[in-house]
Amino acid sequence: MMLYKKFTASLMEWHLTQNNRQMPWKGEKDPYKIWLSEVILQQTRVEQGRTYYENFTSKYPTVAQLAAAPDEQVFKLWEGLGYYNRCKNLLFTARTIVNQYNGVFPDTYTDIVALKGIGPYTAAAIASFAFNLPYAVVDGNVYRVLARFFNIDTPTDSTEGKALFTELANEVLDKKMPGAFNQAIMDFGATICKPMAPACSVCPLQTACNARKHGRVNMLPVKNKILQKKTRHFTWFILNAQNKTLIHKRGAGDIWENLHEFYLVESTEKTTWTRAAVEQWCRDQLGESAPDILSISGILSQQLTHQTIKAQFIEVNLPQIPAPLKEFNWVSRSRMQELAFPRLVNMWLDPKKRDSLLF
DNA sequence: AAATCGGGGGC
DNA sequence: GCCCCAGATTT
Repeated sequence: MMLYKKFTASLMEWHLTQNNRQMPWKGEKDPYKIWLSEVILQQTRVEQGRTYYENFTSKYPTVAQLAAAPDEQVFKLWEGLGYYNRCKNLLFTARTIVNQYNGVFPDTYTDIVALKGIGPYTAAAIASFAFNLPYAVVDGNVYRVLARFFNIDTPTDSTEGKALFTELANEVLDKKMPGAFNQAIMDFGATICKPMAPACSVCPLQTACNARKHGRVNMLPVKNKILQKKTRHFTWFILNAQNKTLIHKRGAGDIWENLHEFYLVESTEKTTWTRAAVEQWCRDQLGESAPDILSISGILSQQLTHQTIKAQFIEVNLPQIPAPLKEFNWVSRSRMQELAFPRLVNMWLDPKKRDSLLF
């Protein structure tokens, strides 16, 4: 169909003559580094991911070096980026490539997409950028650009929408230059056909754009998911004894898997911690009658995508490690520096930020 | 098909 | 506050 060719030709023309977006991984041909950049950028803004990419490629220049790194060290480098399963899968796949592929990144779409943490988007990106294979990327930019140019109101987060947009993206893909095309459509979505306030007046596709023709640019793309939000109340007890602090590694099935935290008491209701209440908690839970309560913080709030965390930190010095907590991990402050924590915990750990939170 | 997984930036 | 971001995985 003529409209497809027009779209592709105009987009590639824009890419070759006007696209001046710069990113550290642009033009990279090493599949390992492309993979790193793509995983870092999943659901993450380019500006947020940039320094993480630089840190990872400089600390682990090869997949073998990443595969050989201790888990904890890699999580520390990922700290603050969010969606920590990405980090877990990154390590798993690095080791898969070393152990099953002899350290050589697989070079077919089928093999690439089979790796953990690599879905259709990331596989298409690696296949096209590293190996020039004809697979179209379908990310948030692509949904938006295609939905607008072709005036499609099928929800992008439906099964039907995913199939439809994937098929369309592969229709308009420049099969001779799939890598360049994929780069072009994402850069175009990020700089011209933006989510808010798209630059239609300078858009090279404006006259052919069907959403613009129908005045529907800011109604597209359509999403139909409604996300449920909930509020959780966390009280973290920083328990110190014998120059060590109790640290707990968070497990699966909840936020911040594999990150560390202090002794957590969670409740669905807001609880007011007075000094008397803390003393009683120490007696009841720890069998400790003489706790030295150093501080009770104010309430910190963090907005996640589908939950609000209200957090309070209570720091207590104990004369000895309480018997009920013998099996927990007690670490020195210097050892704590090597562990990855949620942002909320790091906020409290930073003395400069902490001061403003105290009563 | 729906629910979950973080954190930051723009409005 | 709400929406979106170079999505993937699990149930």
